Amino acid sequence: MKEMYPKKGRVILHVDMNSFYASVEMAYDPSLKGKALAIAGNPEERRGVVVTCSYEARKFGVKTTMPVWEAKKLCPNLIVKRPNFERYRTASKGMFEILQQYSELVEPVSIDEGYVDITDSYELGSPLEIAEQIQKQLMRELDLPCSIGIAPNRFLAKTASDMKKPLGITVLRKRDVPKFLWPLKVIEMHGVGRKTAEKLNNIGIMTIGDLAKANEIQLKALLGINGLRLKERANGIDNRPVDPEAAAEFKSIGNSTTLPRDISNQHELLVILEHLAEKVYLRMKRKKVFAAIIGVTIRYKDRHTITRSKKLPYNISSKEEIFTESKDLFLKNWNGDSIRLLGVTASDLVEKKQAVKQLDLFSYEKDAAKEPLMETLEQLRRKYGETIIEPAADLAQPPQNEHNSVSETSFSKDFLDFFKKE
DNA sequence: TCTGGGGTCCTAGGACCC
DNA sequence: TCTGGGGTCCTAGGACCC
Repeated sequence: MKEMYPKKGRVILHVDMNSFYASVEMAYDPSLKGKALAIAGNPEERRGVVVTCSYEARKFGVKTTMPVWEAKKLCPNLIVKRPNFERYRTASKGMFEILQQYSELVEPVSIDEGYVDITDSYELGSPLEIAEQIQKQLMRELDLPCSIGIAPNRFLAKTASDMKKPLGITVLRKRDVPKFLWPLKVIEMHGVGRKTAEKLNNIGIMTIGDLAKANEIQLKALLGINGLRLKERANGIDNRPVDPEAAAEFKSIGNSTTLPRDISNQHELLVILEHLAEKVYLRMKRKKVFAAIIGVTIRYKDRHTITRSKKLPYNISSKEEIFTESKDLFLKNWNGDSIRLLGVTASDLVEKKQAVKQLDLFSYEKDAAKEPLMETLEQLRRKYGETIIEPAADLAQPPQNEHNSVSETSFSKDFLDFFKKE
């Protein structure tokens, strides 16, 4: 069903919203326009770091992840607002709806950026004209600025959208790579962080051009297969397709929190852990998934962080089970020191319907009569309690309509879920 | 006055199996 | 007489991104 994309002749856009949260706030309250604005967590607590800031604030040196007190020192007139995620999700939804008017192949990568494969959208105009239309439409209808990269693949499109901000449109062809990419330092490359840049620098690879010509055996030894991938990208090669369904599947659901102060009191910690377990439970319930792996994260006072997880012999979804398992992991692995951050994560997720179907098919294998099916339902109810809501008729249906229903209807629903974080 | 919260992917070692 | 070679699963941690 899924065809491979041709390796030549693709046209990919990367649409990157400019200082998204700040821009949404400005669209919502135009009196903020032109002012130094930062979106940050609670400025009274230590979690108060800048999440996004306007370009006016950036002129003063304000940056993402900077503590609010430091940002205010650099920019005394800085306006600091708490994030309003509901507002951002709504704006994001509007943004992707606009992108979908230009192609069916839209892949969201985060709340504020996505790829659009416009290879087959030639009747709408040239790639540059399409990018201009999208940028204008986002501005006109949502009052939100973006930068767009146009390229034959994802990596180059992503790189291109970064080149002109705000409100830029940049075309990056493969033949432009030696001139525009190779002189840049490796750290500038998407996929190369501080650690990888250090490792590369240590063996004399300083620029993207050096990386493009590097010895593959040496790269593989240094960075594993990621090293080979990075070399390909440095040469402007990237065959990953734009996959509209990639964002629809969640691999894990986790909640974590930096505590208002470092805490070593077990009772207090367990209360917080229970609260986190409940948040995870609510999100799992909303997405209708079971989990087979539960994990906890503990960050100590000195920022040393451990993660401990456990694969369960069955799928769970109730609040009690999630809390019991995380509590167990926590008590077994906590060394008693003061804790700065706690987290609970559920992974190895299975859609509830699928979990039910699998058991259902299993019961059919043994005996097609009704009795085993009812037993299976009973087993499920015992195991999952109130979470089983599918009527028996639904269970008995073979999964024949899946191919038709996956594409459109379930996409927009999952799509919304994608941004329903909180 | 140090550094949030949400994720994904990869690696590496040990257990276990054939 | 002292030790093959694959493969998968599980767990912990690292790196990176927005």
